[in-house]
Order: sequence, then C-alpha cells, then structure tokens
Amino acid sequence: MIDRPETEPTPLDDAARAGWLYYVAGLTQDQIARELGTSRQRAQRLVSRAISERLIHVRLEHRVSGCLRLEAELARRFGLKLARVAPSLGVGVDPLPSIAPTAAAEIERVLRAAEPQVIAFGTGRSLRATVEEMTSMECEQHKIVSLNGNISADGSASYYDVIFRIADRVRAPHYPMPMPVIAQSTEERELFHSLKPVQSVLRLARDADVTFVGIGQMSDDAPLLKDGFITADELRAMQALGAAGEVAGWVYDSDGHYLETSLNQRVAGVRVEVGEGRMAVAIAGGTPKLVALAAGLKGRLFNGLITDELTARALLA
Amino acid sequence: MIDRPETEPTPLDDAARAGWLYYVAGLTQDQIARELGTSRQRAQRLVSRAISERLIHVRLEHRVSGCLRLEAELARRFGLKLARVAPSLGVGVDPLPSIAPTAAAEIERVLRAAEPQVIAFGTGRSLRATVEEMTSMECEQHKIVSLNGNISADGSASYYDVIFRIADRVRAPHYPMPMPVIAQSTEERELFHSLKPVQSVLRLARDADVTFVGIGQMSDDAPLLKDGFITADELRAMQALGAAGEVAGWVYDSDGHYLETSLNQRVAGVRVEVGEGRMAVAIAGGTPKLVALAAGLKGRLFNGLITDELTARALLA
DNA sequence: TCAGGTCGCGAACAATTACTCATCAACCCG
DNA sequence: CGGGTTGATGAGTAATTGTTCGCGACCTGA
Repeated sequence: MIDRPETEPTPLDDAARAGWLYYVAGLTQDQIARELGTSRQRAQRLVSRAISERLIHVRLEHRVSGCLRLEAELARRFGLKLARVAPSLGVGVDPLPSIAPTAAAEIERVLRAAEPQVIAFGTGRSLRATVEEMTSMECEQHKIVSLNGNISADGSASYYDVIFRIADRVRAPHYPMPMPVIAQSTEERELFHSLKPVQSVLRLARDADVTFVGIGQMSDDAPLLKDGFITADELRAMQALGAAGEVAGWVYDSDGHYLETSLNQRVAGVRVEVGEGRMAVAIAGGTPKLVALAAGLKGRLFNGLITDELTARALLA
Repeated sequence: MIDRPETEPTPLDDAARAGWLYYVAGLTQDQIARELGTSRQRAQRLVSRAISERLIHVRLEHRVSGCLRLEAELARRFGLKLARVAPSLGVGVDPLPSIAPTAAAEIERVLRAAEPQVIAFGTGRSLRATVEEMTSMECEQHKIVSLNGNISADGSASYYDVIFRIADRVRAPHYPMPMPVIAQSTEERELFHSLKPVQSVLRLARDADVTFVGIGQMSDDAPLLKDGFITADELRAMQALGAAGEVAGWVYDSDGHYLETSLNQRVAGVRVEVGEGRMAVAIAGGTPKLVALAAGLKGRLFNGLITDELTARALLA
C-alpha cells in the first residue's frame, strides 16, 4: 500500500470522519451529509466504507457469564494461565471476527505493561485479523519479534505476515526474521541460523516473555499447504505420521508431541515452548482447527488460549 | 437455533451478546431476535441497552481520529460552530501547508451552497495560501467582499490581498475595499467611510453570512509590522497596552477584548463580529500565533476555527 | 384487598438506512 | 479516436431500526 502525502485533501479521511460522526457522535447520516456538505447517499457510502476498511473497531466491555464459565473450565482442564472466550456469532459462522477483537484487547493489555517485555508473534490469518483490530499506541519500551521467517518461497513477504503490521501500529522496535519460513534443507536452515543477526533474533524469540501464535490444522485444508509452504505429498506423508496440528510451522501429533518429520528439520523459526514466567498464547477457533487445538492443549504446548464460545464448548466436550 | 447454556444469563449478558451480534457479526435485529429466541423489539432494546450501558465500545482507527477528537473538544470548550483540525506535519514544521487545503475545502463547501451568500475575507499569509489551494468554480450567486482596505501605504496592492485572487478563482461578483488598510488618522478614515461606494461595501462586509479571517500575533514578529502597516514604536506601545493579537487590523488583548488604541481608531476595515446566523471563521496555526489565537477564542471573537493538530492540542492544554 | 406505580411487552407507525439501478465522467488501451 | 471498463453519483425504493402507545403482569403500601 502506498501512503499518500499527509496534506492530501482526504482520500478515506472523509470515510473516517463520517464513521466518527456516525458511531461516536451518534449523528444520523442525514446530519453527516449536511456536516460534510454532501449528499445523504454519499454519507451512507462513507459510513459503510469506514466499516469495510476496518476503520471502525468495536469492543465488548462485558464478560458474558456463559463465556466466563467456559474460560474457568478451560483454564482448569488444560492448565492454562490465560483463557479468553469470545461470544460466538452463530454456528457455522467464521469465528474470527469475534476472536480478533478479543485477542487484540489482550495483546494491548500486555503492551500496556510499563516494564519492558519481549513479545513474539507467529503468523497466520488469525493473528493478522487480530492485529487489524488493534489500536495505535506508543510502546517504545517493548520489543516485538517474529517467530518465523517472513520470506515465502517466491521471495515475497507473506501477506499474512504480522510483525510489520503490528510494529507499525505500536511503534516499537521490531525484529523480523530475515529468512524463509521453511528452508529447502536442514543445511540451509543451519546456514541461516549461523548468521550473527539471525542468531540474536532467534535468541530474542526463544526467550520472549509472551508469545502469541495461531494454530494450523493438518487436515487436507492445512494452511501450510494453502500458502504453498509444503506440497500435497508432504502433507499426506505427515498425516500418515499422525500430524494433528502445527504451530509456527512445527508439526505435532494428536498428543501434542512434536513429530520428527523432515519438515520439522527444515522449519526456520523457533519452536514455541512454555516456561516459568513465559506465556505462549494460542489464538484460534473454528471447527477445522478443533483437532489441532485439542492436541496442542493436551500436550501443553501453550499456556494461554483465546478462542470463541462454540470452539471452547467443543474443546470441553 | 443455538441451545442456551444451562446457567441463566443475566440481563446485561443478553444486552452484551445482542450488541456483539449486532456490531461485530453484523446481524440484523431480526436475526438477533431469532438467535436469542425473543422478539425483534426486545432485540432492539437489548442492543440500545448495550450502548447506553457502555458495554459496546466503538473506536475509530485512523490517523485523523485524533483530529476529530480535538475538533469536538475545541467546539465544546470555545463554543465554536465549526472546528476543523488538519493533521500536523510535525513539530517545528510550518503548519500552513496542512491548514490551507483543509480551509480551502471548507470555503468551497460554503461556496457550493445554492442560496446566495455574502462571504467576507480578511488578508494575510494564511488566507493567501488557502486561496491558492482552492479549485475553480462558478459561483455567480454569491458575493465576495473584502474586510479590509487593500491599498498599502505606498499605494500598491498588497501581495497578501486575497479578494481578487479568490474572485478570479470562483468567478463571483466581488467587492474590494478601495482604501488603505490603516488610515493616516481617524479623520482620514471617516473621510473614506463617508464615500457612497465604500459605505455599501462596508455594509456588505459587516452583514456577511460567513467571514474568513487570519489572525495576527502582536509579538515582535507581528505581521502588521513586517508588512509595514505599523512602526516598531507603535507595536511596542500596543504591546505595553497588553495587545495579544489582531484580526483584520483590529487589535485585542489577552482576554479577547478590543483595545482602545490609536491604531484601532484608524483601521479602515470592519471589525469582525459574530452574530446569530453569521459565522466568523479564523484560519490560523503555528506556535507564534498561539497567544493571539487563545485570546481570540477566549473573547469569542469568532465562532469557527480551522487550525492544525499541534496548535489545537496546545490551545486545549 | 385494592389503588397506584413500574416495568416489559408487542403493535403500529415514523424515521433512518441500505440497496438497486441508470447515468455519467474519467480512464485505459489498443 | 472510439470502445470498454471502472467508479462515483442521485433517484427511487425496500429493508431495517427507533419510538410511541396501550396493555397487562407484578409489586407495594395502606
């Protein structure tokens, strides 16, 4: 995206203004039209643009009692230090729009901490959507580090890459990992890992105080496959070995134990590990991810979970 | 329909859920009613309750959102009918390039009105820069009138004169004021004012529907001095009398009250006054003008303000 | 027990918002 | 230069939302 010079006579600034007047000031679109000196139709279009461009963020400042019970139960059952359950929007509906704002609030809570933290982020649709929901803030004291490489097979930065987006929002020092998500070979991985700058980023990521990750399923619709990081053959091979899910490219089985596959010997990023004083929070929801989530919880691969109501209920069933 | 959890939801829980479904999932209140197993009216009441109980927080994530907040605050604090804050370009940078396009848009909005308006303009760098940003348009229905005389001491038309420029751009009937900005004496002023054609222009300017003016500071770098309308001695004398700023040549103190100086008895143009149905909009920004602006706002010399972000923040501090 | 008050409900209606459609101008692109 | 495409616009209309009103349930104190 090209950012325009700031003096510009407003491209979607009008949309922002309209959205502000509509949602914050509570004006009717008719009044907004008068305010902006335009037609009612245009005002309506501006308002709806403000939504579709994700300029408007909505948060729920109330913990629904049903969700609270699920959170407590999840924490108990899976030994979680943090459990957050967003109200579901309905069966069969993508839970991301519900999870993302909830997760964003949680990340912001971490960022508001006064003492400096190292915060690591994975990649994926969930995280990307979450970051889009975050507010801008000034967090010079923290460090934001990427868990995975952020260069895809064709050399382009992945669309779902999160680190730059988040760093942009919170204006904190950030450490991308300048290498592929998955190396061609173990040797190539070692080559990357032997580079000085990479080593310090790896160290930072490994020792991060808080880590936020998405979860990938290893069924036929695996994100790793969809995004072109592995081939259909590789996927089938790992399914045969019992692959149940994947975190930051690291594949694990239905007990939540990491597999000894050729892929895992080529993943360039760091493996998520929980430890005392260190949080690893999974952000995921939806039926396709149920198996992967359940396996990861069973193996205690993370000690935090942000999901939605229906997923939570299914996990507990 | 989803089966409800076994615990009874508190009244607020339902409101929260309804609000979530409405704003996040984007369901209609009808769908929410079905989802919750209730009537449409109840769904509507739950949604509005979620707002009135402040369970739902709406925010705007856009770089101008801060400006909108400042506008609302300025309007509230200083009783303005119009407040516009342009995003600043940075500390220490001339804010004019940011203010001018914003102000130009505002002026154009007035000009687009179908019913005939009388629009008065002051002079100065800010207005001049603003006019340069305006697009051409056909506005035969309006009248454009100058607030001040537009002949400087040496007989030349002032470079910062605005009226001809604007009239040229919008092709509207225009009324310059054929006399000096500041007369040699009160008598000379009265002489000019007694002329028939001058009187009608004065009347037009005094009763203008909308007036746009710049603000001049009265510190040592006063525009009045720089442009040779007053001498350094005169400036010092007025500073001693508490001069804080000046609008169209009329000097006022830090409470926004016009001074009874010899200069004010010689200013040839009309004094800006707000009135019901009449707007007086100040276009100004930058550190040097802060004192003058604050004073003018305090004295309610104008009921509209177009400025930049940094200035707005300083005015509110 | 009963008058009086409050509250939530649904019906009906008014206000507001969203969508569809036809038009038009700008913009490519050969 | 002409044809096709895109994108913005206002008119008109359908859908949705907000409000008012009367009703009945329920509480409460005399």
